[in-house]
Amino acid sequence: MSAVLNDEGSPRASVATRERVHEAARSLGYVPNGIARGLRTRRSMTLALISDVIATTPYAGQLIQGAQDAAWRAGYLLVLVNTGGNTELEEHAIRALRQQQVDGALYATMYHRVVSVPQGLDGLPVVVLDARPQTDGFPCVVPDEEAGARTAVEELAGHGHRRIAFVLDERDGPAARGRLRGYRAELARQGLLDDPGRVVRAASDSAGGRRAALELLDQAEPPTAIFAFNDQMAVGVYHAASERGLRIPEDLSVVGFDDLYVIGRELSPGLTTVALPHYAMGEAATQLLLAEVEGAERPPAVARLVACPLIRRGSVGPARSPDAPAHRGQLAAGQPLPERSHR
Amino acid sequence: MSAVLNDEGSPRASVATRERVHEAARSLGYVPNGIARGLRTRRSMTLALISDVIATTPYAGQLIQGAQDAAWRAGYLLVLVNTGGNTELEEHAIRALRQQQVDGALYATMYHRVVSVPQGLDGLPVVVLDARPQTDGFPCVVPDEEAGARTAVEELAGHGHRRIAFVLDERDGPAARGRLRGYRAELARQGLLDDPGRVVRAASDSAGGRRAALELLDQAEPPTAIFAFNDQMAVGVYHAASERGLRIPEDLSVVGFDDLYVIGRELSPGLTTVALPHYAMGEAATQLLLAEVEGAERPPAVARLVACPLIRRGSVGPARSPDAPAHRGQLAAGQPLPERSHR
DNA sequence: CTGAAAGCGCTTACAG
DNA sequence: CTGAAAGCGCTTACAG
Repeated sequence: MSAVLNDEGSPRASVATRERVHEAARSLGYVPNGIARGLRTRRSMTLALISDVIATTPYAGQLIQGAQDAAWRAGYLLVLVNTGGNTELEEHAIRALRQQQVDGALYATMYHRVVSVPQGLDGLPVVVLDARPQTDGFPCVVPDEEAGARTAVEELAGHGHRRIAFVLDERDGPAARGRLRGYRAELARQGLLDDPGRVVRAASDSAGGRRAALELLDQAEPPTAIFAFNDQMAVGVYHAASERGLRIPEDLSVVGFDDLYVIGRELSPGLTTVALPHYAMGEAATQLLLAEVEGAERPPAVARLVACPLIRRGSVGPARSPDAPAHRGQLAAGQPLPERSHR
Repeated sequence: MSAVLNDEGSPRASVATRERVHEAARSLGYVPNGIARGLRTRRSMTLALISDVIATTPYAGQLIQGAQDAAWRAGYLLVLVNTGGNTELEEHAIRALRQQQVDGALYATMYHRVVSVPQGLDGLPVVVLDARPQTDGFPCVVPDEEAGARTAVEELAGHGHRRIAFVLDERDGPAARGRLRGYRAELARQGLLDDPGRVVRAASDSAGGRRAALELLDQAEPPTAIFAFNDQMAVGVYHAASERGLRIPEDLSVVGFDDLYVIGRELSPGLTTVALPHYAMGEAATQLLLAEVEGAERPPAVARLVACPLIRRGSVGPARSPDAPAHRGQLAAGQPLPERSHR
């Protein structure tokens, strides 16, 4: 029976018998009891996704979906656990998870940062997702922030822009660092001047984006394109542009980051942005985890970078040709810049 | 041992012994094996949340979080399953779920509509979430659309508005119906005229909302307040108002529905809206499900309505006082209304 | 190759 | 009251 239903390689029964067994199983509505099987095989066929916050992040869905799809394909169920950042809750949840014998865990955060993997997970296969582990020893899957930022700047430079500013989250972290690094690297590759005055830090919401953009637009030599740290800051750039009477993309080009649901499409014109690959990250992390769960050996504890694709909508246009040379002439002549008006 | 660790009522061991047993368990890192326990007790302590779409809906998070928190509190784990609307996938998933002996299932959709509960769930405790079951026999938890719409109209009427229009999803469904019913009921309660010309149907996105609002604003006697079927349509109402040179809330008041993450706060002024109580619904449905799982009897197969609270932001202002009496005088005198200009 | 028995780690009904 | 045994439904190593 068991041999037939589990479809073992060498046939222990004739084709006819197999057919009859299957038929009987079907008519009786027989479904093998996974709990009993799990007790014997010491495998629950269950993976956990442990995360800090899910409720407030609009892209949580993609991350979960990617993980779930990959788990399913391998015949595993995905258990969801949200700690809300509460350590006590987290410990409690991890105990429950281990009691239920989950085969492995994804330890995820909802934005790219550094985390310490809880001790309760010791001995269990773990992959860190959308975060960097504080201590070594765990493989992790993160967005390729640097390459993503390069893509953004490349898109802008490709449209002829030479004064490309960057409006950056004032908080430090892997995302801010990586995107700044990418911005600088691509500026250099394009042979463009990396003026520190064109990098403005602010709170990572639309108010911060607006403030930073106003500061840039009021400079003597304002940028013709702004790369925003994220889509919410890009919304602020739109506001600032409208306040200064600048049209997007005719007078100012804008590229965001994240590809936040709703924002990109509701803005007018639509926001060109670099997408955070949440689905792909969830999927990749789960595949890594399954390799460890099913395979004998642990995967190396390295960071797997996932590409961030550019989503073209309507916020990037060609740079105005006439003004650039004039201003650059000024700079080259070493003339003093007029004092900037900050407000 | 077992008796001590499970803290049975009547003490089978002395306090000292109990202490020693617990101590030993702790030092050995002993965690009871939930799988073995489940095999014996025929309870996996696992609940499933089966849903059509999660990835693209921004409020999925709240629904999941509410369900998860309630499950946790009772010591249950929540397994997530997303079918993406694919029936074949759904059947496969349900088989896997039953094989893993889940104790009950939440069958959810990401917006309020009518669903048929799959046969594979027969015999398992099921609660339908954010949807109405096509066939009777299942309890369900849904937002109180009608009361929510009444709240919106009441807020507008409370600010003195007497010409309150409704911009409605052209697709039929429990949400559209309930909100329309609530709109009419509250209009009646406030003693306001229910002019059919003030209900305009359109696609439920910002483009549809804009089109519908323009139609209303171009009427001979335009509304001073618009209640929008959802927040995305409300965004369209903002666009339309701006195109006609109307300020919100000075010249036009707007109330939305859903309380979509991002939208309400990014708009300027902030959108006053009726919130869909996703967290509360997830929680309520799970509690209902647990009552059935743990209790002997099935809960009655009735619909549990969850209240939709009003979120006040800045889009509702007082109605302009002068014009209202004049117009009402006109109507009261029974004079013919000037023909409306539709486009 | 095949069938019967042991055992996964618990809980529970039962004999002492 | 308490300890030892049976059994949950599978898989797997083993004797025939």
